[in-house]
Amino acid sequence: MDFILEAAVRAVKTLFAIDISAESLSLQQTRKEFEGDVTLVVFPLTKFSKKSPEQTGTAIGEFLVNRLEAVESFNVIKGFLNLSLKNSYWLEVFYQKINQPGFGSFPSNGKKVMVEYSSPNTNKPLHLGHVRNNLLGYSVAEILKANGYEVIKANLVNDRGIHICKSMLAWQKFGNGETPESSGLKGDHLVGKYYVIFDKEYKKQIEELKNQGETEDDAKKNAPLIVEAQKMLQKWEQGDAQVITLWKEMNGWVYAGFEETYKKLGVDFDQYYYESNTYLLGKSIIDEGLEKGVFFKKPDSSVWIDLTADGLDEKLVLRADGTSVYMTQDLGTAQLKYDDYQTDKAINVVGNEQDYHFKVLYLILKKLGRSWAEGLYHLSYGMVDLPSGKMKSREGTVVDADDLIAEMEATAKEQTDILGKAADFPEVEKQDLYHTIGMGALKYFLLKVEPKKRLLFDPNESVDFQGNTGPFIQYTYARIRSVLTKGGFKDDTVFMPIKTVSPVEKDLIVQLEHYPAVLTEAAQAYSPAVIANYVYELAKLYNKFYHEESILKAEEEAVKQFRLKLSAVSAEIIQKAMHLLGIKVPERM
RNA sequence: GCACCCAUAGCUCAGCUGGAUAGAGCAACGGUUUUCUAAACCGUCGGUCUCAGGUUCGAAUCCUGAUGGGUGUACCA
Repeated sequence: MDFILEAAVRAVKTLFAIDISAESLSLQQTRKEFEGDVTLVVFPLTKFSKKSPEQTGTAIGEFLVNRLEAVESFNVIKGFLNLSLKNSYWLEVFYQKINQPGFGSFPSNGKKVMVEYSSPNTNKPLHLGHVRNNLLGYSVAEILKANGYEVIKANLVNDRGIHICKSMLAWQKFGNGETPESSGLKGDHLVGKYYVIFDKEYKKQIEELKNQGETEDDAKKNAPLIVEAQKMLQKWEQGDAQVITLWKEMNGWVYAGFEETYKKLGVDFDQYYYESNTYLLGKSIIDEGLEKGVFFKKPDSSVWIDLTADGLDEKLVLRADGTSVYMTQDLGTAQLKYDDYQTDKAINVVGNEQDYHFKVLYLILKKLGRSWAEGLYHLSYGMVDLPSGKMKSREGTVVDADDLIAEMEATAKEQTDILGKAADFPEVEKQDLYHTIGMGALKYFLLKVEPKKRLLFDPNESVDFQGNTGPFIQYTYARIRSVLTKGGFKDDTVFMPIKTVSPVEKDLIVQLEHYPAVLTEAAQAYSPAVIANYVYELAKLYNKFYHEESILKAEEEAVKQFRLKLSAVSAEIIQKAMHLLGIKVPERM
């Protein structure tokens, strides 16, 4: 559409003797209630033309019709100049631009980006909140790849700390040697079970101490279980063989469990970082910051940074006893990740409750003179709420990831059976289809919403399969595949001129043409939702086209070939876009 | 207290780099299948874009203030 803008600039120059930039003009798609394909808003030009909006629009319209081969006609309504483009133009866009091998993916831009996501705790299984994180991270990584980046997917595993000791201790005390093998429980669920047991027993002890007259705060500090857990953490840090062995064994169970869940979710990683390796990092950065005068020491020898000039608070970066805090560690891991890969950008996919932390982290790195800090970005997303409110692990009000996936598959099977769709499919294909549809519904549901918005998930009203949903789009794809097969479509068909392009065909071409711009926008905004909304619109348009125009029984062979081609390209873009969301599309359903 | 985020149809969400009469899906109601997959398509119903000011030819969109909701502000991670 740039050629229209350029011509409009020439028109303004010729007609009104004013130089304007193409950016100052606004060209948009014509609203469907008006005649035309594209619309130029002429209000801003009236100050140059010194004429009414209608006169200005008409003058430019005449100029464009005379000079541009592609423009068929125009009309002016109020301050809007609507241009209709010729059929030949749309066909050319379709054959010369959209139907080209490289369409819809960008060549390498030579830049590297790390996307860190998932970052689980190894003391409990994954829940719905983690699912949102994983899907977002994976999708953003794919979107960046499609935009030409080299992407490294990283997972920073939180495998150390007092919370891990809690489940270890509870297992020691109450576990009777239970293992995933002996209990048949998935490793992460087994460990999570003892985390919950710890909390229950701990609360009991607090109550007892309170009954003995201690204050709540004292009771929390003095309960034997927590004291013992802290002792265990110290032993762990000292490298106590027994503790380390137990830690390794239980972590092994958890990792096996996570692997299974990741596999079902369809996410993966190129690089793992473990906090047990990185928790001591960052102290040298503290020294550096003190030297540079970025940090300062308080009398108790704790180290701080004063960010009040930046509208933030004072922030602790090292404890008085010289041990690391969260910020110390994160400074260290940020440096480590950069040293490993020299990335141009690094994304942290982390919930919005850590907005402040990342703001501070990035600011500190900038103050320390890390030029690469400019490329850091916190992809912050809202929590997933249940109708009952927030999810809380300890209160058991969480939606477990594995349960959820199983439920989605069961629902997919149910729906498929009701519709009688897969009755004659081989068993393997059936199972595959249930998984594809179930996960398609779940992923689309979670990704179609802007990341930063909170999300309401009602487990009772299980995710829909109709309308603006994953399965709707998957169905559209399967439908196209079916018609292509029946039509004996081969990808080597050559261009055959046709007389007219119907309105819905034109709409479809326009939508397809938008794809690269949408891809760029999604990368800039780090938002899979942009892709989700796009592909939904595309599927909707295709269904309309499918309903309005006969493909296999088209009036002429040339028209049939054109429609088949249009269908094939639509399927390809649907497949590509869904791939960016981590959603598979079935050949039939 | 201070900081950040959110507020659009009964519900779930688009639209937000200012443009025409604010769009989808779900729910409710009605229609479409001798024809390429009806998980589809078409229609009806549904709106004080939280409120009040301001900027502008033009505001859901930008600015200010208020209200409601969420989160953070830990020598937890």
